[in-house]
Amino acid sequence: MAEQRTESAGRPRQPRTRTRASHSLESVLAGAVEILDESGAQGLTIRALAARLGGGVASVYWYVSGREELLDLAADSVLGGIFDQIADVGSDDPIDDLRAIAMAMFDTIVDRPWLGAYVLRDTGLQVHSLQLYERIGEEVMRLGLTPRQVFHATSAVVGFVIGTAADLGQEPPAAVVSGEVTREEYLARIAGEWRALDATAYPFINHIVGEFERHNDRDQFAAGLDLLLAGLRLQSESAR
Amino acid sequence: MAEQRTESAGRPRQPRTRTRASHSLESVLAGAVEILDESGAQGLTIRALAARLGGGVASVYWYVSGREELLDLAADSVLGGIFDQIADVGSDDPIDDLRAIAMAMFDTIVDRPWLGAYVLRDTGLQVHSLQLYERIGEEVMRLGLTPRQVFHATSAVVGFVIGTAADLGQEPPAAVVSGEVTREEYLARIAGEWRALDATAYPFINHIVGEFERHNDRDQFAAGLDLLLAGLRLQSESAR
DNA sequence: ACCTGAACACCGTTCAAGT
DNA sequence: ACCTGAACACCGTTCAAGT
Repeated sequence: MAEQRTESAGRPRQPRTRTRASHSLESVLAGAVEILDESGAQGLTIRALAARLGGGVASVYWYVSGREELLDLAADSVLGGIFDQIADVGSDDPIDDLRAIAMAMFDTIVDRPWLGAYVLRDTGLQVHSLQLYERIGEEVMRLGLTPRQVFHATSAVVGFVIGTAADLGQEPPAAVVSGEVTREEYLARIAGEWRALDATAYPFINHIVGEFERHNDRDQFAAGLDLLLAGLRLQSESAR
Repeated sequence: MAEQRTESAGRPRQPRTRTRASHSLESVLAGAVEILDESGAQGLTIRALAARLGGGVASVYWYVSGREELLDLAADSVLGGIFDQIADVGSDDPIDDLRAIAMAMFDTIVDRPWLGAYVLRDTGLQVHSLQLYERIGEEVMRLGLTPRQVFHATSAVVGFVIGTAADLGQEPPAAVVSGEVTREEYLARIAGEWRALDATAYPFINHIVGEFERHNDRDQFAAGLDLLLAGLRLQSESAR
């Protein structure tokens, strides 16, 4: 605000005398998310972040207590975007709503592989994580279960989402991320290794290798989620 | 083997002239697991491992390509212990067998918080992870489903297990691990924070805070697993 | 074939000093 | 109140040299 000043006419819009950098928690987290998206959790160093913000390393510590808290807060800030996606969710079927919320979470996490590991870790720190847990729980509360069942079912849905999403998210091992190898080539290579196994010793692997080779992460997630939700619906029906 | 020599009588059994350290992949992984159990993934540095093995840092690199592979292989070596626990599993109900296998996995992972993040990451490297995936898949194959359903259901079970186990495993935040704070105190503190929330804005949190405060990780896991397995049983029945 | 210490190129975090 | 550069105490990994 002290910077505000009317531009004098004709002067090119160059930054004038180099002032010292000024941040905010928002800009720090935004910078962190940019780096995370570009190069993953490994790439987010305090030095890299300070460089991007155009300041010194120590200034980051004014806003966060350390790297771990930075990761937690950066992840939580991204999670806030989910609420826009699920603003319209609210049908007369709680199970349908749960599916919609879970799929939105999956979509958000899956193309941010770094996100899965840092979401829903510290609800005291992570406001959006807490609100999402609350949102899911409110749908489960509509199913007519006991408090204990509500608690367990909500935790199961959340656990399944972040568990499998984190798992799928970390799948590509560096070479895929960097673009040296396509996802198809990567899957084909593993499928090849699996086909080389003894089919007598590995009947299941042999049985599903074709499915694995052409599988789609989103469909796989949706199928597993539907199994869980089917079990939940059953519990709900027998409770009435 | 060149070391072998008959002890001359009366001489104390001290190590004689200091010979240079000699390792094996097994001893390297065993040392790594010891450190991981004592101080978690963060505590496993190459230097700490080398010191425990009584050798130099660089010798570790003869057996593993780097720290990541060390973690992967250490995790997989622990996973091998599960097969003893599930040796007797094999009833006429595949769902019961799946529950037994999943619970064994949970029990193994839950008191080794570091394990969850490194299990089932690279089946080309991790033999036991592959065999466990196979073992679970073989049970699912008995349910009369299509290959696609078998693939999806097996992945869902595995995803749920490692997802929630990893989640529960990482729950205690340093202070609990070090023994400064008991689990009860930790849960009570969070419960206190939750009770301080506005009950109108957080009806679900308010509804389950009592359950959360006295919850048991194993029961919570079992309850979620049962929902998933109930959905799977339903799918199996409608397939026949 | 396997082990070694030293060196390299990084890290996260702290601190005394600035504005 | 917020930012800075330099310093500290670590890291993982490599390498030339040993046995």
